[in-house]
Amino acid sequence: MRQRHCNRPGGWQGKLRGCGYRITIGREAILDVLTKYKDKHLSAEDIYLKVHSIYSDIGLTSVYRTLDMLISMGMVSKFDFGDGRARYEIAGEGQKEDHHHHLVCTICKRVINYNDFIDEELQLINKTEKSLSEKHKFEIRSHLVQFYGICDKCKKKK
Amino acid sequence: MRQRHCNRPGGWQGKLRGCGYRITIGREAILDVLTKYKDKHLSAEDIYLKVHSIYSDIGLTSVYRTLDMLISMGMVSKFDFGDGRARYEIAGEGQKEDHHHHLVCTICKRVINYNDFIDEELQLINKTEKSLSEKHKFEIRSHLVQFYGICDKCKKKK
DNA sequence: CGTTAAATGGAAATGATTTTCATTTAAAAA
DNA sequence: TTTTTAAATGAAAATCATTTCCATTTAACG
Repeated sequence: MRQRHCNRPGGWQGKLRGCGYRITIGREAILDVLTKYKDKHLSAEDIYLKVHSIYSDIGLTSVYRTLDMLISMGMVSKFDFGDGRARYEIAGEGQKEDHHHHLVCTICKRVINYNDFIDEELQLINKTEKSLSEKHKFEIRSHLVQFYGICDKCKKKK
Repeated sequence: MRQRHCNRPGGWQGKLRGCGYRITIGREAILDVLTKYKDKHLSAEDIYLKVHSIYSDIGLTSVYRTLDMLISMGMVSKFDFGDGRARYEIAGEGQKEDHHHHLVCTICKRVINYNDFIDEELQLINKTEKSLSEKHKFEIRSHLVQFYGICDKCKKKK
């Protein structure tokens, strides 16, 4: 799920403050991890373990809570790749270079980022978004495009 | 998640047999419900309750098992709309009329089917699919396109 | 610095889905 | 048709990601 429209001045601290949230070391640590691993697809536990290794006071509960907050602000996107745990990525600020969609192996759950035809995709998505939001009176915030299939390795194993 | 390429002769029974599965009354009942409610977004429990009211011997476990089987055959698509329970739809056999994507309210989880620009979407999806499957050696089986936002009613409530 | 509501951690609860296992049954073989 | 056998089943138990509860801590305001 991709988000946009999250540009407010003042970096992440400004964004949080602007939305009435407090600045805490836990939130900073979580954002740091998400930024460092922006092309990975970390689960809440992945994030917890990475943050915990630096700042061991953080709890898994807070990771979940912070992720929910960041998602509601559009700063983080949540994905479901079918392995029973949600994945999280920092949402690029609308720059095309950062924008990617996913190709998921339904067997081993491997995920590949791609941005082939991303211009065309985004163009069509924008058009569709505009039309849908008028027609259905939705305030559209994000979209999700994923392909599913069987990867090279899993095909060979069969 | 939309599936295609599931046309084998002999109706659903032929398809199951062709894949080495047995024909059972439970499976028939589940497929009947999915077909009857093809434009709804039923959860496993929804399906269980509807099937159970007709054929009361069916168990929830079998509903899950049958759904998994049908998904692996590409006859059913599984969706995540963010409310903690998966949703299932019978996969139209590639006819454009049946093909739709979803618009999801992130607050009340209401789901609207749409097929505006579906021709253009499918055209771009096919192109992307072809390119991705060559580039990443994936055998692509299905895709997922969803939009998220806040619906009319939820906007008013705020 | 004191105040206060927001944020936190840990433990317990939740709830969808999966696993286990003894029993039933579809369908191939005889 | 009857026999045979592995697949399919239901019920109960287990799993496990996520959420809730609640007592404690803390960011940010004056």
